[in-house]
Amino acid sequence: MQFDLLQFLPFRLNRLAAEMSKRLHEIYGERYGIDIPEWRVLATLGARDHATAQEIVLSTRTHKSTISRAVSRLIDMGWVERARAESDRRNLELQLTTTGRKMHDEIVPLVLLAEQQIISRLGSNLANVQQSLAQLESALDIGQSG
Amino acid sequence: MQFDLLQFLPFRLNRLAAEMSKRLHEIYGERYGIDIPEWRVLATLGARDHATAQEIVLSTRTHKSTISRAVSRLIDMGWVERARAESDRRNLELQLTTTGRKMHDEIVPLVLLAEQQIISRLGSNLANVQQSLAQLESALDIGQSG
DNA sequence: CGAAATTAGTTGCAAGTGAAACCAATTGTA
DNA sequence: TACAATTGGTTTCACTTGCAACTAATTTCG
Repeated sequence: MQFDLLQFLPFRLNRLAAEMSKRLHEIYGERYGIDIPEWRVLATLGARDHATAQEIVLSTRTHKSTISRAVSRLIDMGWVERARAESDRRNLELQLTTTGRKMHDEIVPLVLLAEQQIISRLGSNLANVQQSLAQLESALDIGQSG
Repeated sequence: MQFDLLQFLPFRLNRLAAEMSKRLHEIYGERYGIDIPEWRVLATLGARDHATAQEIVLSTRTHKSTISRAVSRLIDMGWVERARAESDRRNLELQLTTTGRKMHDEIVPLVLLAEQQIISRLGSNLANVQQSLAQLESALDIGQSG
């Protein structure tokens, strides 16, 4: 039975993701002391202005206990604040504090730069790669909005 | 500062890899009781006939302690055997036992089928996707041989 | 030859993660 | 209105993993 792990799609995706995460975390991890889930919360709130933990779970596809812990830490750090929503008092609406917004705006250019360094090596193939990612997402039923 | 996590390359790769791994593990995990590192060792030995742990580490980009533990478990299960190499007696050459080979040959068609189900949904874009993966690997300096 | 450096692999430990159980608040319904 | 069902979020527990320290065997070089 012939089988080449190095050509196997799931393996290749895993390897690419691991390598990329590692490089990214070298940037925001060392300088800002946050981990990957915390970064995801920060980035989501940065874009949406406010959201519930559940919304972050859905859009990032990260486990709710992981998001819960990330949110707790960001609150302890003073980057995020939360309040019960008026509409449905079970919901806890999250949003960045002034400090959180400042940090977000500091970190974003750094990670974009890191992404850019990789993207630049793709040259004219970038559109091709982005299209492929979208096709894979579609094949795996991962919607763009959650 | 505008930033869209859902369009961010590292995030998309992570999400794709996590989803794919999960689906794969549903197949070989449940039926054969092995985890991802164990599967990687099995697949590598299946292709190479024999290899040292170090060679598996390099080709799969998996941490050596993870590989060490996976190998131990596969030996306990009777799927892998090892012996000191004649050439350099520090090296422990690993190879599949008859049972291990049998299991490998059973699992491979299952995972290939799972891969195929996803690949089939890519349709004529498959070549495009494969090319993109290669381009990303190249941009991240991940060589095809390790 | 023999001590130091090198290399392969293992293991103790600490940190992170997911599943499941749990708590809190609200909503639906008899 | 009370009580079941639902929903959002937290926490406990077991497991996995990576790092770093370690052992074992070998090679290098004075």
